[in-house]
Formats: sequence, C-alpha cells, structure tokens
Amino acid sequence: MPELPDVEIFKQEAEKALHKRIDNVEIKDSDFVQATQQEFEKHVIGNELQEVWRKGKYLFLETGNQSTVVLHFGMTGLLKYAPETEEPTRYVKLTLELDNKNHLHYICKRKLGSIEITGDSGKYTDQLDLGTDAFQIGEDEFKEKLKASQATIKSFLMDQSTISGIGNVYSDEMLYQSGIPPTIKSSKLSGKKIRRLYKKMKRVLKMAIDKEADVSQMPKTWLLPNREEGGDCPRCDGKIKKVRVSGRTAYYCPSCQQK
DNA sequence: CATAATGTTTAAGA
DNA sequence: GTCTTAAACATTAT
Repeated sequence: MPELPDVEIFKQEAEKALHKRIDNVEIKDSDFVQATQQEFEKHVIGNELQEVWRKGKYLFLETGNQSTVVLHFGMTGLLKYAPETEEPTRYVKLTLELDNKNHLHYICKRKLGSIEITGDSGKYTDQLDLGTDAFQIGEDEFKEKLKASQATIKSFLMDQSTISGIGNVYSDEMLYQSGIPPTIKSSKLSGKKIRRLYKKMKRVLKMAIDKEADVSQMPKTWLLPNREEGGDCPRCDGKIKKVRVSGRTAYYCPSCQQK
C-alpha cells in the first residue's frame, strides 16, 4: 500500500544504489514504462545515481545532467535492490543494472503506477500539483489549509494537491487515533482536535516509517492491524465499521471517533 | 464466480 | 470554483 511511509522505505531501498553507475536498463513491460529505451540511453545509462528524493507518494531518481526518473507506485508497486543472481521473476516492470552486480527492480502486480523520465524535474513536479509533503508541513500551514476546506476531513487528508503523501489507509489511522469521525467537515473541527490531528499525523507517519511500513510490526492498539468490518476496536468495546467516503472505503470506530 | 482492493484521472451532478 | 460520486485502468486475493 504505497503511501508516504511505504514510498519512504522504497527511497531507502533505492539509496542502496546511490553513487553506483547504471550500466544498463531493462524495460520488462513497455506498456507500463512511459519512457523509451532511447530516453534511458540518453538520460540514465552510463550515469551514476546521484540522489534520491521523495515528495508525497512520488519518488525521484536523479541521474545527473538534470535527468530524473520519476516513479509512482499505484496501489501495488515496490522497489527491490538485489544481487544479479537473485532476479525476481514476476511483475518486474523495469530493472536498473548497476556496476556492482546488483540490480534495482521496480515491481508492480497491477498496472496502476508509472515510470517516466524528465529533463526538468522542477517543471515536472509543478505539473504534478502536489501540496506540501505531509511529513514536512508545519502546524500553521496545516491549520490554515484545513480551515479553508469545505470537504470532509478524510477527503481533505487524502487530497494530494493540498497535502501530499497520505492515502486511504493512513488517513483512517490518523483519524482513529485522533478520535475524529471520517465524514465530519474539516471546518467543523475544534482547535483542540486540529492540534491533536496534526500531532497524530506526524506520529503515525514517523512510527510507520520506523516499522518499515510493515503492518505486522505496527502496534496492536492501532487501527491498521484491526482494519476490518465488524472487528474489535483495540481501544474500546466497540466494533469497527466500514463506510464509503470520497470514493474510498473508510474504516473507523463509531464509539471512539466522535466530534 | 462475484467482489473489493492500498491510487489517480476524468466526467458529471449538486 | 468546490466537493462528491462513479467509472476506468489490470490483476490478485478472498
């Protein structure tokens, strides 16, 4: 589930290839990879991986001369760094072959997600229209944006053009831990709840990254490991409910989460 | 077999 | 212009 914490882990995976030269590129699914072999030859092959950075759910691989590989992971994408002797077989869309006999693979079961190359990453990111990264945003900006919104709070958190990086699963988690129902209007939140949500947003993201975005490592008192209809709420006697909010499935505890 | 699934984009309606 | 829904994308898991 590639949201901000997952992509942050992919960033760490890509950083294993930092300062290695990219000797070759294998496009394994040309339907999926937007860039052509020629573009990889021009922008990537023969260059070192100089820097890896993330904004929201996007990951950027800088390969010098203002060349950037832009990755989005859709719902099922991931990165894997492995020796050339341990090739993954299924769902590989792209492989970067490094000069140390290791490979960086982009793997995706489904076709939601993208791989592109740009010669102007500034212009490219502007076009993506991403709001401030959820891990970077300050409390004042958060408060201001929230008060200006007419949307429900869950919708607000997931809107990538306002704040980037938060998706369906982690928005549920933040709202659960803040005791806020997902369908309440953002503008109706009390100052106290806004403050609480801001703090929980940061804490949930940080903890999730510390736990390598691995659900099995998350605290049992979190919603995440209990995210199913009718499941027991880990913090009260209530049962977890499922509702549709902004086209997605939200899980919450009606008794813990009240305005 | 039918259904829902972590995301984004687009279109249409309120 | 804002916000919400639904559909589409392709494939897997239940």
